[in-house]
Amino acid sequence: MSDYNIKIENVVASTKLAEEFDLTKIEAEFEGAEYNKQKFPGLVYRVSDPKAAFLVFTSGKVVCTGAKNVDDVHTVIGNMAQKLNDIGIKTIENPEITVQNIVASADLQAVLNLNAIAIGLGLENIEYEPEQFPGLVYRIDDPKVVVLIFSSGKLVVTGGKSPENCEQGVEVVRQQLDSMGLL
Amino acid sequence: RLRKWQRRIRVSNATERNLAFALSELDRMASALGLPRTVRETAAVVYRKAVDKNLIRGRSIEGVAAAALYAACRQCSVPRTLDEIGEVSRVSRKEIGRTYRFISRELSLKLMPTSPIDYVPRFCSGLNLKGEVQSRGVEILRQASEKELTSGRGPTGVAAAAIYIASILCGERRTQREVADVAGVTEVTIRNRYKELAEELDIEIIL
DNA sequence: ATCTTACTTTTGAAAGC
DNA sequence: GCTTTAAAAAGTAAGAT
Repeated sequence: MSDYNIKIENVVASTKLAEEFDLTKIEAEFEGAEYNKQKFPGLVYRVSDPKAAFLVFTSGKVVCTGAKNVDDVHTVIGNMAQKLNDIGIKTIENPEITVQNIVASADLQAVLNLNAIAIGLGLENIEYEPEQFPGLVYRIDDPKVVVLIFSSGKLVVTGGKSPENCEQGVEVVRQQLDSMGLL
Repeated sequence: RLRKWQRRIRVSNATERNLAFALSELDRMASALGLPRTVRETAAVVYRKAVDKNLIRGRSIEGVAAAALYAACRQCSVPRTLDEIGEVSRVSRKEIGRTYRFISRELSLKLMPTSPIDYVPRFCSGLNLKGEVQSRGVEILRQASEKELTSGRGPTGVAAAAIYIASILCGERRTQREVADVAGVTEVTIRNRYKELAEELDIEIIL
């Protein structure tokens, strides 16, 4: 009843696993690792345990993206630390992991009139350029998230730091559309 | 004091020179796109407002001019796509779009998304179609809008499909290729849109 | 004509140009 | 601002079959 099929699609997190990394060595030891300093300063490494992708930097900082939930983020980062240890690289014991962004999808189960919604929410509060992209962009301050609204009633919520933020974002949109009789 | 005065003159000269350049750019682009004087004047007004609000800082004069022209076309209901503006500008479509969003927000232009209906006159004349076909096309678009067949779809694609159908219904058939070319969309898009319109609006296409 | 692949938009961190 | 990662939404596009 309170759902709307909210589904987390991607979680981005950052952490620091060491004071510094020798990316050339990691590239040589980890099969599949890509490192082109002139192209991008970070080393790219993909894992399929729980599926995720890492960006590893010489500073020891790491970005983890592609995970389907917050728990997986901790799992894959833990696995990553273990793999580094196996290669003889020491890592920080209990790294502080920060979730930076969560992308979620949802479905309001209703066909929407985006022009009406644009006027209802206020042209100064939204961006809707069907010539460029089919979704209406709505930025919310309360949970600080951005919601992409489609005529099919499907939504994409991004920018949230927690699953709660995403749910709140969906609720705010549902409530506002409902109050304007556009749902 | 004399220094200060000279500085003012220099700034004034630079400002005037930049404004003159911007206005000549607007004229050049507008001519290339065959836009009427009223649109050029509207664009000039938008550009001057942007200058007055110091919105040019960190942006190129050409970019702001192109964005002002894009905005003016929409305000005057004779829209040009970002690609079309981009074709006559040195600035990329992406940069023009980015600048447009910025000045649109800062100047509170509050423009509604482009309506497919505003493209009908231009596309029809480009296809040498009479006013009867235009009216038919506009009517189809009105019904399409009521049945929620335009939300999220590209305005040029929907307009092209409506004109394609109208041309057939009026016995002045234009091929999908011809319509696609003047509208700047692919035949596949026209096909997808017209199938949806014909089905949802119960229009029989025989041929 | 239809399929596949790919790009449009949004978000966030990382180090450097 | 750009570069790189991942992911969804729906429309449009391009090249292949």
